[in-house]
Amino acid sequence: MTLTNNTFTGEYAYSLDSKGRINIPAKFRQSLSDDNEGTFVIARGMDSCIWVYPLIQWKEIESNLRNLSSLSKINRTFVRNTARYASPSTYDKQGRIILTPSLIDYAGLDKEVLIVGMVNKIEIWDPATLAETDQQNMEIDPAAYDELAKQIIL
Amino acid sequence: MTLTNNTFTGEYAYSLDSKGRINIPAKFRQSLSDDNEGTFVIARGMDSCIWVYPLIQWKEIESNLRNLSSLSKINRTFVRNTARYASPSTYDKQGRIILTPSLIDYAGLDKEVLIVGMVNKIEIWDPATLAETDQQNMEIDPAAYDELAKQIIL
DNA sequence: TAAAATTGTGGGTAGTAGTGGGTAATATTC
DNA sequence: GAATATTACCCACTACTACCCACAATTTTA
Repeated sequence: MTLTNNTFTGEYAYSLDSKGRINIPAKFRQSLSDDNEGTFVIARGMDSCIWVYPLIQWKEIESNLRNLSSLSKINRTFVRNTARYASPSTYDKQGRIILTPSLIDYAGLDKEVLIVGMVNKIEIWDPATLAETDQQNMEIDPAAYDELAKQIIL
Repeated sequence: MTLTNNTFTGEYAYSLDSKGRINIPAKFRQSLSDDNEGTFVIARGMDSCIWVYPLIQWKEIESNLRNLSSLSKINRTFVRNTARYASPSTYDKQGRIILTPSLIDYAGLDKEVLIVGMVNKIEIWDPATLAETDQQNMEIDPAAYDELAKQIIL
């Protein structure tokens, strides 16, 4: 049983091989709707991780970027920073996508890797980096956190 | 796998040869729709880089320029500055386009070159110049940048 | 419980991509 | 018109990548 299409939950410990390939958990692939043509787009995450979008999800972002006028400097910077590290990756017969050296470096990935479902996208983390990030997030304002929870959780 | 037609993402380290030729990444060429007939238009970028447009994209700009009345001085200046350094370039059997000496000089290009996908166009940079530009862009108002991100990123 | 299918991981290989240089055709100059 | 320079087209080499097969471990099915 899978959740709604293009919805990802759960955490998986997988490994990155010497060719920069990483397996996408079977459950995630099964959740991916056919119009994605087995393709994800990998990009820099806002934390020190890699964001993996289903293709059609990325196309929305792409469309937003396309509408930004290049006459404004901040727009050019934003488009550059976003597009620069993004690249499509179709999984092979074994269900693996290829990560770029640039993104592997950005996320500080070694062989052991954590794959985290983020509902509409997927995150790829170095285990130690994620643990550190968890620690730092303890400092988030508990009241604001609770307020958010109230709106979301039933 | 390629994204939508005429969409460019990712960063590539390529080299400019002694004849002023530079390879267009295979992924970019594959993304180029057939009605471009393998042709790009190179022009001065707004930062110190070269902008490379798919031909049909440039034709839109050209059409906009055509509609500017030459009666206004500012219009004449704008048209002149835009058209002056623009020239079409069809890639050869190896996938290379030829840059003009004027544009190579403008972007301060040496042998090592960075090619950056900017969604609807391509930028060609000198690595050091791009690094400087990145530094300068750190000074952009973070609030405005975040606001932009909120609207674009999913 | 046994058999079959699926999943995650590793590695080999043919074809392609990026780079450099040569030569013929064209244009330019004297 | 001849000599020179410039451009366009062609060929060749190397490195890498996309694709293929293999296998162990786990899960599903009968």
